[in-house]
Parts: sequence; C-alpha cells; structure tokens
Amino acid sequence: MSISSDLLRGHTDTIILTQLMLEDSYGYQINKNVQERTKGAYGFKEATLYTAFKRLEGAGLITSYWGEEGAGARRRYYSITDAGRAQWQASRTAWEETRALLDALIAL
Amino acid sequence: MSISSDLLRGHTDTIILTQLMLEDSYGYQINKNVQERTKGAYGFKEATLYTAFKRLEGAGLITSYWGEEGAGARRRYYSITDAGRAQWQASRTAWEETRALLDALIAL
DNA sequence: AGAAATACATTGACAGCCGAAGTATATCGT
DNA sequence: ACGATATACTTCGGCTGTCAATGTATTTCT
Repeated sequence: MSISSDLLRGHTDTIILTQLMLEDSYGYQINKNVQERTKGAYGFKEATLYTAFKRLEGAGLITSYWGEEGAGARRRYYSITDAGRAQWQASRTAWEETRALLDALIAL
Repeated sequence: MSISSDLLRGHTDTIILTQLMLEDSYGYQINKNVQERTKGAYGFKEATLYTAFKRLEGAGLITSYWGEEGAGARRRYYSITDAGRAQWQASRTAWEETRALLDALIAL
C-alpha cells in the first residue's frame, strides 16, 4: 500500500461500484481484486471498506444479502442497483474531469 | 467550480506548491491562477486556501512575508523552500502513481 | 494444537474541507 | 458623495471520510 489513501479519498465509493459493475461480490474479495489490479500498490483498510458499504447501501446504490455457502466464514454479498449504475457513470466522468484538472494544476 | 473538492482532497498542498514553484505569490492570485488554468472549473474556498498556507508554513515547505505595495489591500506573499521543492517532486510522482491506480480501478 | 488466512463489524480519534462571519482597502458607475 | 463590487486576509465550528484498535467466528495449513 505505497500510495497514501488521502490521495484517493473520495474515490473509494467509485472503486467499489466499479467492482460491483462486474459482478456481485463481498468485502474481502473486492479488496483482493483491488490489490490485484494495483499489483499490491493499494488496498482498503477494513474499517474504510465496511464503512463504505454502509454508506453506499444507505444511499441506495447497492443492496446486500448473505451468501449461502454451507462451509466457510459467512459472506455478505453486495449487488449494485440501477441508481448505483447511474452513479458509477457519473463518477467515471467526474474522475476523467478530475484527472484533467490535476494534470493541469500539477505541472509547471 | 463544477468538480467536487472531495475528489481533489489531499492534492490542495501540491497545487499550491506548484504555483509557488513558478514564482512567489499570494492567496488571491494563486486562486485566480487555479481558476484560469482550469477554465473556471475549480477554485479553492478561501478557508481551505488559508488553512493550507498555515499547514505548509508549519511544515517548513513555504515561508511568507508581507508585500510592500503602498496602495491596495495588504498581501501576504509566499515563497517555496528547498524542502518544499523536494516535496513537490515527490508529490508530482505520487500524483502520477495515483492517476495510474485510479485509471486501473475505475474501469470495467 | 497453534498459527495463519478468511470474513465481517464497531468505536473513537484525527485531519482536511468549507460555510459563515468578520476586517479592511481600492475602484467604478451614477 | 455614495453604494456596489472587487481585492485580500483571517478564524471558528461543523461535517465527513479514513483508520488504528479491538472483537467475533470459521477454515486450512503445519
């Protein structure tokens, strides 16, 4: 986790929504995917991750249900809603705009 | 200011340092420059800006002095230190890494 | 049996952003 | 002359997201 999370602050929800755009998933798996995609350079702290799920579910962007595995630790799966999909589109655009702004602002 | 500052959170100090890499400047001017560079899409709130100056000066990354204009409202100029220049280099690299991470994480 | 990995959850502290309010000077239009 | 607007800086208190710490519980590996 070499990157300070302060620099990604505000993008947490979007990162989670991105994972859920691909398939229903649960906290531990989502975090594993994030670590894989970033080759270990970034991962969520557990408290951050589960706090984000609460926030997203409260906002109606995701829903959750308990997994039905007979064996293994219980898993709470999350599923993105239509509102969540719309939010993801908006957030993706916002990221592109943010990236352009910062490229312009952090250059001599 | 169409972009949410939550998405730039943590980059405020770097943006200010970038301006001071170019020349000594003061709060109001720095903010004008930011607005120009972003074509009006972003600007700092005053409280955010002056809080950042305090933080940067406390960290030894910038120093300040009062301008000597005889006329006009008083201006406090800021100057980047050697430590500030080193920090800017590090922050620029961090931004490039952050950008790569988010490009990887906010994509299907 | 013990350690490590999997998996989820809560609490309290901390830091950055900002609305709001205040202070002060200069300029422009009428 | 006067009010509005722009310039310019400062502080306070609230809000929000991150996270260290702590706790619970199950499975797998040695």
